[in-house]
Amino acid sequence: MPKEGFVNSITRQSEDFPGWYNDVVLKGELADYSPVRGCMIIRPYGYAIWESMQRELDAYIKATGHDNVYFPLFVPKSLLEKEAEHVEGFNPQVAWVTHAGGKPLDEWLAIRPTSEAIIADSVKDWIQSYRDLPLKMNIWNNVVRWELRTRLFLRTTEFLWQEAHTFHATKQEAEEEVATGLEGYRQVSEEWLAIPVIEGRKTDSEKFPGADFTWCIEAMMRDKKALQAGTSHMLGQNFARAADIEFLDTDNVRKHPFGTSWGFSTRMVGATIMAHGDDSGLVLPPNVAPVQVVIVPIFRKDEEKAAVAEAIDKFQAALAETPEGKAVRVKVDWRDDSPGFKYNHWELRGVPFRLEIGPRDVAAGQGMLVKRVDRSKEPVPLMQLAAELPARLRTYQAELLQRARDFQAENTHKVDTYQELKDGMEAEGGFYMAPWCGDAKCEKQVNEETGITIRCIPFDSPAEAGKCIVCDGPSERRVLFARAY
RNA sequence: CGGGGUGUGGCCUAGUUGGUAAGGCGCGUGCUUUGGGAGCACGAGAUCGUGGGUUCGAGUCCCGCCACCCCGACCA
Repeated sequence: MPKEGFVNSITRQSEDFPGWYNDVVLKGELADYSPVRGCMIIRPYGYAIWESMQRELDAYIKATGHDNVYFPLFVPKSLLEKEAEHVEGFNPQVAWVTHAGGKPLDEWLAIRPTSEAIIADSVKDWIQSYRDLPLKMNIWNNVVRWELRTRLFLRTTEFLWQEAHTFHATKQEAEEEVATGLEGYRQVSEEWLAIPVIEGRKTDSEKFPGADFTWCIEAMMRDKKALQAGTSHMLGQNFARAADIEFLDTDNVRKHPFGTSWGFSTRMVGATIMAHGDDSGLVLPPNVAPVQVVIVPIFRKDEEKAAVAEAIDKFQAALAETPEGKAVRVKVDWRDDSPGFKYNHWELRGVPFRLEIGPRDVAAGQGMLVKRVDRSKEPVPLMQLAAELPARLRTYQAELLQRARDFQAENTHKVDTYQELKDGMEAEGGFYMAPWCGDAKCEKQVNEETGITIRCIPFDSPAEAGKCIVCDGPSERRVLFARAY
């Protein structure tokens, strides 16, 4: 437990969740504030976590047939304005370049809030025939959205993400692509970040400006609030029409292709923090942890130090004997600090396993293995551990996912009336599955009166005749209500 | 943009009726240490968020601005 008044002590999660979050991000050295309002500096440890999920998602994107590309940061005003709903939706958040080279520009340039507009315009010459389709591209880039209120990783003025943009000959193929994008996000969230998600469709009022519909994954944080973890949009022919993209189909008729776009951002670093962390700091899933095992040597005299060093060397050599073992990210902390200091240091940073090796362990040919998530300690023979470590990391990863699933399940409730929703949210927060008629007016009323939003219409919500909690109108299925980030 | 709060070495804080900035942590060097945030000694480090104003004199009083945090509206 952190000592009272210790300089690096962090706010308790239960006392002040946002305060806890900030402490973890700043003191865990994931990110820092920047001289620019609302923007963040991602530090090495935080960036390593981003790179890990980025690599994983990039592999999925490539495996599903998308090529990485790059389009400009600047979007001419006229292009951004072509799709009416799109402009209207994004205008309040766009940063404009109005001057350059010491002179006012003839045409303002938007700093991309997203790239649909410039991509649609750019590809119109590439798509002539059905033979040019599908066109499946992906960009890793930064975008800027002028946010009123920012939070490190969760919502920053500039953020890093990936945007996939695809064009298809048929509506059906585009719809399948929307599912492909969402599935990638589900896989990375659940299998890589150990964050269980609820897949569903956004209500019309929550969909992407310019899309026909938006699919999303929603995740529960440890304060029981929801976080939108990724979105996949069916753009229909909206942008193709606006940009005049046409192709000649097999039936010799000129048609607009169907588009999709999907994005996944640095917000997911924040999701990982908030989905697993505890009062001691981060709890990272092994797959994303920049350091998976930290070895803390313990010794008094030089002879002891030498013996401990030898045991560590042998352990690492044994670990490196298999390809799987070699891939384990191990760090030996030889710094000239006390063991207790190092324990706290690495716990704050969420390292899954700590291996303490001292003179007593060397004598017994073992090490003391401590699991970050529950602080359980277990003496393990070092040679055995070298063989088992990859499997233990997999088990840890699976346990973390299960723990998050259990937490989500425990805090998800079925309610049938508006009053139950309000009372439940007031009393304990969480996710609420409740009947809704589908009318935006009812959705808006709940939001205005309580701040609760419909996160999505979950795909696995079974057909169930019911009465809308607001208007008593007929409801076909329950939808997910929650407070959200 | 509205409501609330905070700004003093890297971090946490003290600073009296206004008198020229103090302590702890951290940092550097040396020695002693090391199984849950080690000890001693010496040392470096501050235009008190910022711009004005009042005053002989401002960290302190007054006004403006900025940044950050919390709550709300906008949103990945």
